[in-house]
Amino acid sequence: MDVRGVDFSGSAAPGRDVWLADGRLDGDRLEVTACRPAAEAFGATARSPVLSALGDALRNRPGTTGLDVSFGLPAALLPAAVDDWGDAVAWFRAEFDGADADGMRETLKDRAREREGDGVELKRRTDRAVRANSPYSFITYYQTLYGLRELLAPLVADGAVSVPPMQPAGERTVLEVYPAGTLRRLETVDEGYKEPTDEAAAARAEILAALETASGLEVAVAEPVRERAVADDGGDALDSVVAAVAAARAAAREFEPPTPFDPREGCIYV
DNA sequence: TATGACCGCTACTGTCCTTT
DNA sequence: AAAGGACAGTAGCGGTCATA
Repeated sequence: MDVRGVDFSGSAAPGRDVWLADGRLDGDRLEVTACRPAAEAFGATARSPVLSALGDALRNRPGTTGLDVSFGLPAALLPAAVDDWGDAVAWFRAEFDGADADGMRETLKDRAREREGDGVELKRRTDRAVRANSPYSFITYYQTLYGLRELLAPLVADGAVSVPPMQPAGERTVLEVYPAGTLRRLETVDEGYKEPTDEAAAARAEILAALETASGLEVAVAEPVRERAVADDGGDALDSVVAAVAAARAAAREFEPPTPFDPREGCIYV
């Protein structure tokens, strides 16, 4: 089975921030064969053409892809009429049609404040389980808006992809992943590896070694991929490889959910 | 109780290089 | 010589949680 990992970005020109890793899973053996930024994969740098090309890839290529984006919102912020994940994604797309990232964030924060006590940046069950940020925290809100509204929602609406564990896996399967959570599961370095220092480069090399020895799969990272993942000091190249490993692990375990989750919210595969 | 780190974005700065 | 574009680097944003 072909396996891919995507390190996503919601920036205005994400050609060098979105990275894609390609791999091949045979039984319990994963080989990560390629890794490159969106600009190289698609020949585009602006948001619209990059997301469009990425959507086409997910729509057309068989296999399993791990995508580093929140696939939903905390159930407390969904309308009562939304009772499954497909509805939640369709609702999000319609609710924030035309909204900018700041507008979406303020709307969700206001809605959270109207509720008694809970705080402002609410989390999903799966976010709590892997210690992820809220889907609309200042770190994540661009990713959530553009990843969910522009990329995932149209594919889900068309039935072009399957999204476990809410839906059974299919010919083209897309999963939510969270590289920092995968690093924690592997008990390896999970911070200080996204800096332009020698120490951070050493940390990236250590993470690659941990992926190969401790992931529960037999993982082989091709030498050119290893070089890029160590050299890219933003950590985006490495995160795409981690995303591919998480996707492969999920596939090897037949997409059994790794965390408790609310079926309206989504579930992170670590 | 205080601090620092975090799936990262935009806006602004300064530098270098090109064009007029 | 001055102006302007391309680009890299940095500050600021700002809520929560783990650690000290």
